[in-house]
Amino acid sequence: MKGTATRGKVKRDERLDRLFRALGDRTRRSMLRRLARAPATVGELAEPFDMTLPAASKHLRVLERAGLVNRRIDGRVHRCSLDSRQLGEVRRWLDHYQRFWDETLASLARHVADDAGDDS
Amino acid sequence: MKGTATRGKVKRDERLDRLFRALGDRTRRSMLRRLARAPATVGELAEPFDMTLPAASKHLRVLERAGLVNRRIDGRVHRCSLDSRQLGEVRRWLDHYQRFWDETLASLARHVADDAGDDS
DNA sequence: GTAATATAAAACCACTTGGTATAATATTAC
DNA sequence: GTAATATTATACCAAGTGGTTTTATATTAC
Repeated sequence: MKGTATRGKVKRDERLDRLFRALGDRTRRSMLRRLARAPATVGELAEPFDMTLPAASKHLRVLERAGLVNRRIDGRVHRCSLDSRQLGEVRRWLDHYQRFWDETLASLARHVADDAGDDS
Repeated sequence: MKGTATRGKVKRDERLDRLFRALGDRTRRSMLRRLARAPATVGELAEPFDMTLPAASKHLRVLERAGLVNRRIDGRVHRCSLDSRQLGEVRRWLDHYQRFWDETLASLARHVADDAGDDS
């Protein structure tokens, strides 16, 4: 039946929900940018931002839950590093629909041609 | 001064915030998928979902504000079509950091090698 | 041991989000 | 004109988010 057939899809939807939402905050994107240079501790990641440590820590947890960041507890510091694999998931999502979008863009161009030619 | 220097960046951050957040909902991604096949009216877009029309309409507005969907009011129907240009923005964001991420992935692999070899 | 450090946890608050139901607006059909 | 249709607008609600302060927990330094 349909319920079992769509279970994997739902799983992927949840993953993409978490991923895109995690990326939908500039503080978190900035943290990823920082981690792209090198691993860092929670404190180091929080330092550039005008917010309390708990706030930054929560952002980090969102990134972690999305699978974008790994954490290795090393004594009393938590060393965080970027995990780019989930970014691949985002890329695959884009790639999969790019095909259709390109076609749509072409047909849209034709559609617009015989209509009001605004800033499309 | 720094304020003026970062203004363009802030603008882009806002655009990316809206984009990623718009994509962070499976209903909206599903609508984009639908629009990738062909333009559709609000009613047609809302039909497959188990929610009221106003709810679907609001999702559509989020997509519109993110620049992912264009709307052409045609009598009493609003014909919506996908605008893939902003997807290019997402792709550029990914591409820009992929470079660093690839490097990070390599150095991470080395890092993990002389440590506990878990599922990285 | 005590004190300092790095971090998370808990409780709270304002704002946003995703949904609802209902009302309003504009267009088409009769 | 009136009625039906397609859609938005408004008011509302529950849950989620992004922030705070305060408290707790481990670890390191002395």
